[in-house]
Amino acid sequence: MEKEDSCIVRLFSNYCALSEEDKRLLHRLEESPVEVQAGQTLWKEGDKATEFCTISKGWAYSFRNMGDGSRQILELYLPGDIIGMREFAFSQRLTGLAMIDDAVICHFPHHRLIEIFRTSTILTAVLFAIVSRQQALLTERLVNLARRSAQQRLAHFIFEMYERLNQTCAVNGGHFRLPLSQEQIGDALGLSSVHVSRTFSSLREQNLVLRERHRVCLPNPQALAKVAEFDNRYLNDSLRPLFDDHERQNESSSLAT
Amino acid sequence: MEKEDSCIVRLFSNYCALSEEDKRLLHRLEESPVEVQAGQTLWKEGDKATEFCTISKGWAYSFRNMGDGSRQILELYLPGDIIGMREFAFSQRLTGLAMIDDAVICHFPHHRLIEIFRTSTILTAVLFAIVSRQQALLTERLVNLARRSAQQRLAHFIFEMYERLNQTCAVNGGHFRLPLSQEQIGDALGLSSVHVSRTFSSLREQNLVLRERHRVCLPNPQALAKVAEFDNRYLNDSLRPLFDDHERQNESSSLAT
DNA sequence: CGCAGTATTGAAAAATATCAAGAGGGGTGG
DNA sequence: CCACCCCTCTTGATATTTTTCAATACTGCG
Repeated sequence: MEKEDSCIVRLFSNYCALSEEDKRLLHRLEESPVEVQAGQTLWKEGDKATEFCTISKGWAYSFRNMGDGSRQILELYLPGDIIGMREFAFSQRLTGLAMIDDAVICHFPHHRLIEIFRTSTILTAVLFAIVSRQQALLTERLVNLARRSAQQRLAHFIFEMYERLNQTCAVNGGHFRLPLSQEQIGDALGLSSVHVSRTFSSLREQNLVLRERHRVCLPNPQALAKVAEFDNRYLNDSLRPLFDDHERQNESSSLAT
Repeated sequence: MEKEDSCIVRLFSNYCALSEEDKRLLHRLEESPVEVQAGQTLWKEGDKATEFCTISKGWAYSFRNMGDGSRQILELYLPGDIIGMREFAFSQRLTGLAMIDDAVICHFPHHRLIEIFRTSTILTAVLFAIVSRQQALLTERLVNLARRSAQQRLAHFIFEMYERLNQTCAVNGGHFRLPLSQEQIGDALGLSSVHVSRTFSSLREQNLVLRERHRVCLPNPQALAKVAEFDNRYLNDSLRPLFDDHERQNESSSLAT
């Protein structure tokens, strides 16, 4: 392998073995890295949408400001995630995007994606798988918001972050960084920040979640998952081979295995 | 044009002009229509997922049953919609699917989609646009559930159905069929059926929504949209040409315009 | 006519929001 | 090094929204 695998190559590799040609195509999505500062808003709802981006360092979130001054956080993005696919069919942004950490972002225009459609069936299928996984995350979030108590919502949210972080870098002893204020967590869960505080207290009393500023410790992750009614199929089941051998041998873009 | 355009051809035509070859490919997605009865459950959460389907007649909804016996309705599907793309990357269904009306469904296996990836860049892009639009709908639903009052939620829901129906067949005088019980509406909006009833009463008193069994009349759609803070960009902005002429001339699968 | 599913209404209970006051912590300038 | 300030968090009291429970009415259908 000529060069260090980038975030996005690693992400795609979760779904499928990649040829060198595929990797070269993917690297083109990370050509122009830009550093952005924590707190910065990259775009707002209604802005022109002509690009996607990948996030190779730091966390970000998409959000929607409401008429009454409140806002909803829709998705958290971690390194390797692709941002903005929601707007592939749209000319305007449907949600804003803001940085949680100092981050590194790589922009690429919509037609770069169409280039991939044209040249690699494998990468196209993986992109589809990624979008489908994003939809699964969104679905789970919707269920969480609509059907669970504040305690379950928070438990579910924290456990989901725990699991997602575990997929990329092992979380040692249920101890990880969660760089979000209680207000931001409330914005994500449809709760007031006051109630998030109370709910954290309740979870602490049950010894399920210990939170200290931006660090979280889960003394008993499985107990937390149970409280949250967490079913990890929506996170883990998707990381499977997309093609079996029979299908692969018909592929033209992946000969150089 | 040799044959009557099917639902799905019409759906795709909203995004992009199609060659005869493209249409032929799409028709293969509707090869084996099956009639299913109202109320029938086509699959449940956890079932093996190896197929998508298109719905060419009738309404359907996807749902999730919760541990406490409640359930969440995630999406309503109208004729022409593609169902099950959420699970492209998964081996199991993440949500159940049930019929509202007597309906006609066409199943097609996952590899039929990959065949499209391989042979038509245009159709691939349109599929991407469709998935992206589905994600936009889901996003809007999430915002609706998380951030709006019962009255706004219901108003938003009804106005969304009104707009979606308007896109396929003009709704005369704000008068249309909404074949859902108040319990089903509550399941979609995260409200109890009792509260849905009260909220309908409130909307009726304001002369915004008149509901009589499965028929709904909107005397003043714009007033309703205002109450709901409805922004139709997420529905309408997506029906734009995906390719400009410059991009089209590079396409191999759409020569036969 | 009776029955089952659906809708309405009232009263009480539960969950969560809002308002307000105070506590803690970390950065900055003096 | 200290003082101050801003931001975040905590806690209490109260208000609001929605749920739950229960009783009753309506509607289409056999």
